Formats: sequence, C-alpha cells, structure tokens
Amino acid sequence: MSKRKISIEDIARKAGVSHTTVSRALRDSPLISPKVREEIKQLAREMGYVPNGIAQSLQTQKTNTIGVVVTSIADPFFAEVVEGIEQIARSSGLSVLLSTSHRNVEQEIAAIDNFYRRRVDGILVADSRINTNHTQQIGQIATPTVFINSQTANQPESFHSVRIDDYLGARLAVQHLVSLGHTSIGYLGVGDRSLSNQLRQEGYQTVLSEANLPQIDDWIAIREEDNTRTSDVVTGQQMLPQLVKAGVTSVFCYNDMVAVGALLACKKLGISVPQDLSLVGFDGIALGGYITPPLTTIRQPMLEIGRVAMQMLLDLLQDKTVENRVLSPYLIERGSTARK
Amino acid sequence: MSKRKISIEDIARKAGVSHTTVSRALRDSPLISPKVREEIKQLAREMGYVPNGIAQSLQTQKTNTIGVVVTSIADPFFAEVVEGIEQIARSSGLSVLLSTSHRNVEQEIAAIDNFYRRRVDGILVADSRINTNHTQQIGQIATPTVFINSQTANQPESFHSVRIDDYLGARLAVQHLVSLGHTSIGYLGVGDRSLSNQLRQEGYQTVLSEANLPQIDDWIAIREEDNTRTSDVVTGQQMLPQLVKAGVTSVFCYNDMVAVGALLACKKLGISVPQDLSLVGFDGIALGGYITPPLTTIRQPMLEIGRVAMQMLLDLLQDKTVENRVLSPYLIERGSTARK
DNA sequence: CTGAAAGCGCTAACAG
DNA sequence: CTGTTAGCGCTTTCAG
Repeated sequence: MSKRKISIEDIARKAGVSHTTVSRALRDSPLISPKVREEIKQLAREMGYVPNGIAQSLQTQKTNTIGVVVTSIADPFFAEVVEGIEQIARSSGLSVLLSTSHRNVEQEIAAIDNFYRRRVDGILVADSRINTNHTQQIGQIATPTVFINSQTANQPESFHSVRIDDYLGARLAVQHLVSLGHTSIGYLGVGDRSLSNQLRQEGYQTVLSEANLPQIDDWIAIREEDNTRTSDVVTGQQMLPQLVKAGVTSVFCYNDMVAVGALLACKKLGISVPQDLSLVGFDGIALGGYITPPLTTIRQPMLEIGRVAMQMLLDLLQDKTVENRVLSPYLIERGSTARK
Repeated sequence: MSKRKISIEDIARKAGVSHTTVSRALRDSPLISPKVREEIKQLAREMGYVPNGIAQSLQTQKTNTIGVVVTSIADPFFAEVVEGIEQIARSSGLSVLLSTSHRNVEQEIAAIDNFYRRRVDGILVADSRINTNHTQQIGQIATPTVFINSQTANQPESFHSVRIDDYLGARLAVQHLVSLGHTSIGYLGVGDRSLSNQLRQEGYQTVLSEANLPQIDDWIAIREEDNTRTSDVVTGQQMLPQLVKAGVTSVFCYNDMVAVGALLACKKLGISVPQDLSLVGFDGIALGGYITPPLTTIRQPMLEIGRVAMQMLLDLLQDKTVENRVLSPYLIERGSTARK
C-alpha cells in the first residue's frame, strides 16, 4: 500500500542526481556511466518504481496500444481471430484495447472514435460496416487501420484489409457437393452480412451454372433480420424446413453456426444427415468437430487471419508499404456430407 | 488526412481566446458565457478537434481504462465472461485492455505489471494463479483489483473476488446422478486448475459419502499435465476409457469440454450415452446444447460473473465497500444422463 | 558523462 | 466570465 506513486524525481532526489540522469539510466542510455546507471537502477528497484506509461506516451506520442473492434467477443470465430491478434501484438510489446460493435455502424464508429481519442497507434476492425459516407466522421482515419473481412461493398481506395476469399470458399463447398453427385443443392444464408453473404451466394450460383445444375429460387433461403452469430443457430433451425420442403438433397450453409441449427432442425424432423441430406458449413470453428455427425466445412484460418492483420498493422506502423491480403479457405471433409 | 493533430491551443488561437477558455467551453463549464461556448464548440467541430485522452489522463490521474487478464480469449467460457465485463465497462465509459495468461503465473504477473505501468484504473483477473508470495512482486496491488474464480488457495485477506460455488456445483451434479439410481459414479478432473478441481472433487466425494456409496480410487481420474481449455477435450478422450474399465456407470466431468471429449471417446468405444453411461459436465457453454446427446451440465452464469465482477470493480473505484461474492451454479438437465 | 530547460496537451488554482 | 501560471511525469535538445 504505497501512498503515492514514486516518480523519477523521487529517485533523483534520493540519488542526488537530476531526474534527467535517472530517466537516461533507466533506459540504458549509453550517455550514463555504468556505475551510476546500476546504482540508479538498484535504487529504482528498491523504491518499487514503475514508470508512468501515460507520461511517456504524452511525450513520445506513442501509446503502444492498438484498438480492436469485433462484433462480439463471445463469437467463437472472432474470439480466435482476437487470440491471433493478441499473440502478435504482445510479442511486439503492444497492448490490445477491445471493443464490440454488435454489427452496428454507430457502435463501430463510437468505438473507433474512442480509440482515436485515446491515441492508439493503430486500429483493427473486423466485419466492418463502415462505408465511404462514414469515412469523414471517423476523424479521416489518420490512424493506421486494417479491416478484417470487411462487409463494406465500395471500400475506399485507402483502406488496408485482409479478408478471406468468400467466393472461393463457396465454390469449394458447392463443388464438393456436386462431386458427391448432388443435383439439388440449396443455400441457407444470412441477410445481415451483406458482402460475405453475397459473395458466398455468387460462388454457389456460379458452380451450379458451371455444372449445368438447376437453380431454383426456393432453394435459396436468406434470413433477412439482424442476428448475432450465436443466434445464427436459430436461423439455421428456422430456415431449413422450407429448403427441405423445396426438395433439396444438400445445403450449403452460410457458416457453421447456421449449419448447426440446420442439423438440429433435421434431428427434429427425423431427417438423417448425411444419409437423407448433406450439410456443409463455413468457418471451421472447433464446435463443428464435436457434433454428430461432425460437420464438413470450409475452414477460415482464424488464428492466421488475426496474425496476418496484426502483422500488416505492424508494418504500417513502421511505414512499410503493405499489400491487401486475401486468404484462401479450404475444405474440411467430415461426416455431414455423403454421396447422393 | 490532417497532418498534425490539433489541440485546444490551435482552437484558442483561431478564436482569439486563451486555451483555458477553450478547455472550459468544451467541457460545458458554467464559467463560460453560453455564446462563446457555442462558438468555440462549433469551431472545434469544424477543425475536427479530438481531445487528447493521454494528456487528460496525465492531468486527471485517471485513464478510464481497466485491465482484464484471462487465460485465453478463444476459451468459450472466458469469452463470455469478458463479454459481460465489456458490457458493463462500456456503459460506464470505461475501455477494456485485454491480456492473456495461458494459465501461467509469469505471464499473469507480466500482464498485471503492464497494466500497472499503464495506470489502468482497475484490474480484473480470471483464473488467477497468484498467491501470497507473488503479492509483493506485483506492485503491492495499489490498483483496485477483483479476482474471478481465483485458483489461489490461500487468498490474501485484501483480495476482492467473485467466484462460482464449485463445491455446490459438484454436489448438484453428483446428487443428480445419485437420484437417477447410479451407484458407481466416477470423477474426471484436471490437475492444472488446483482450487476449482479440488473443490469439485470434494463435492463429489461428500455426496458419495452421504449417500453411502462406494468410493473407489480407480473411479477418480485426474489429468495432471497443464492444458488449455481447448485441449480439455483431449483430456476427456484419453481419460474416459480407464474409468469405464473401472466399472463406472456415470461420470461427473470437470467441465463441458472434458465431457465432450468423454462423449467422443464413448462414440469410439461403442458406448452409448446415456443408455450405457451417464455424463455430466460443468460450465454450460453453448456448445453443450448442440452435441448429441445434449449435455447435462452445471451451469455457471458466465455473463453474470463478468458483469458482477465489473460492477464490483466499479464500486471499488468509487470507494464503496464491497463484499466478495459467491455465485451459485445450477443444474441443466439434458440428454446425457439417464436412470440406471 | 551530466544537468537545466523546454514541452507533450490538458486541467486547475488563482487572480482579475 | 476570462486569462495567467503551474504542473501531471516523462523525454529531449542544448549547454557544459
């Protein structure tokens, strides 16, 4: 219970030197004689000195902090992305300020504004909804910023980003289904993640075209309302029946949570997966491997997405030129798909 | 792309007043005439002024930031706890600095030290390993700190904490099994979470005693190595067989992930749950409801744990006196347990 | 090698 | 109501 926090001045007084000398000694400046340097360091240790990072930041104009905005921490997808971010950040001496947007532009902007006031060195935004119109609102992004899987259609030129190739992922999923002999393939999507849903749907449709397979409107079900990813399960549960009624023998789901919901619905309806119906998810969250049957899915390397984004930000902070990255997802074949 | 960030001095110059006036006007001081106040605010807006939080913090000695240490963000349990923390923090104008400890005391202390340097207003630590010996190392905790489900046996008097009642939870789990007619009940635990594992094991044993049921050494399996919670699944998978071999008809698992592993092992061994073997988990993570059969478990109100801990910290920051909290878990009966 | 002085951007006495 | 002056705790010229 030390009453007042001690400063370099306190140490200086006790050591009979100037606070400048203490400052230098503590940071191993070559300007200080080894002898006094050690003395001062020892004294600082004894006195329980802890440098004031705020004062340092004010002076150096660096906070060694980055801000991260995700839609929700409880979302297993983003949890892992953040884990990847944190790993790289910490190994570079940066701390992470975390905020949530709940897929809401206002909250997203509020979070970024807050980061801006706190003078974070850089910002990472996942699933961003920001578009060119908002651009000016958010302090013209003087702070280096990297977007992860941005949902913005018309991204300003200046944006840095890393994203998964949604289109490719969808193709892999549907091609897998086609290769198993399925000819009536449905798509179960979500309306609140405009860009990625659109790209996945396009991938789906393209593969059907290429394979000369029928494209029926009723084979596509999009849940329009806004959801948190957790309730994606509910989306899957509610939307699956109509797809089954429309006669599909397989369904490509927007993501794993939707697929889980679809699977739950199947159990309830007495439809066995994969015998009666094949299901493919997207994301590759751990959960998918634990359910019965284990879920065939398109895996996004979540940890890597986080790491790559953070690394990109690090490069930006060192004024390196960076190139936007598009990572490739890949198929994980498990038990929820079978030959027709 | 504004080159240099503008300060209140810049505004003052342009407005022909002193920077003090600007400072006051911006913060709605009643000392400023309404007229100039509005003028200044307008000017600030036009100039795109964003107050420098660092400078404010240095002056006011408050950072409006709290530090949170969890073992892993990708752990669904902590992810939800953090979500709860963030909710309350944000609604109180506080930002969250997040760090991970990976169940490692050194990393935990490093994280806390870092928070200390950054002069966070308060600290939240989940699953802490810190004991009295470390107490002095971490800057004698001059910063208000609340521990969540601390794993420390001999907690210093001065610690503030919120924890789940592990002992009660274990009792509920085993009593449930007993009430279903089970007489040979096993416990599958983990060795790297000393306190909570110990309490759950005690609860288990007490109920067996009270019910005059046999207590066989081989019915208790504890995985000693350190794990991340994710690999708790592996623990369950590896340890279950020996319990089955020892002849149990039901198993109380340390947590849901362990139970998931146990379930996976059962599938592999051709043991059907719950017909041949009943399984009870602990935590109540979402995943448990999606697997087959859905997991009977002891639920910890994770979101609430986070909220309560954060609220306690808030109270501490306002110098209110707080009482340590012990929250009660409860049984969620689902499909993994059945009458013997 | 060391110290004096300035200043990072803001808030808060203390005068007028 | 407004301005002057310190000062939060540190780093960084600039002189010795």
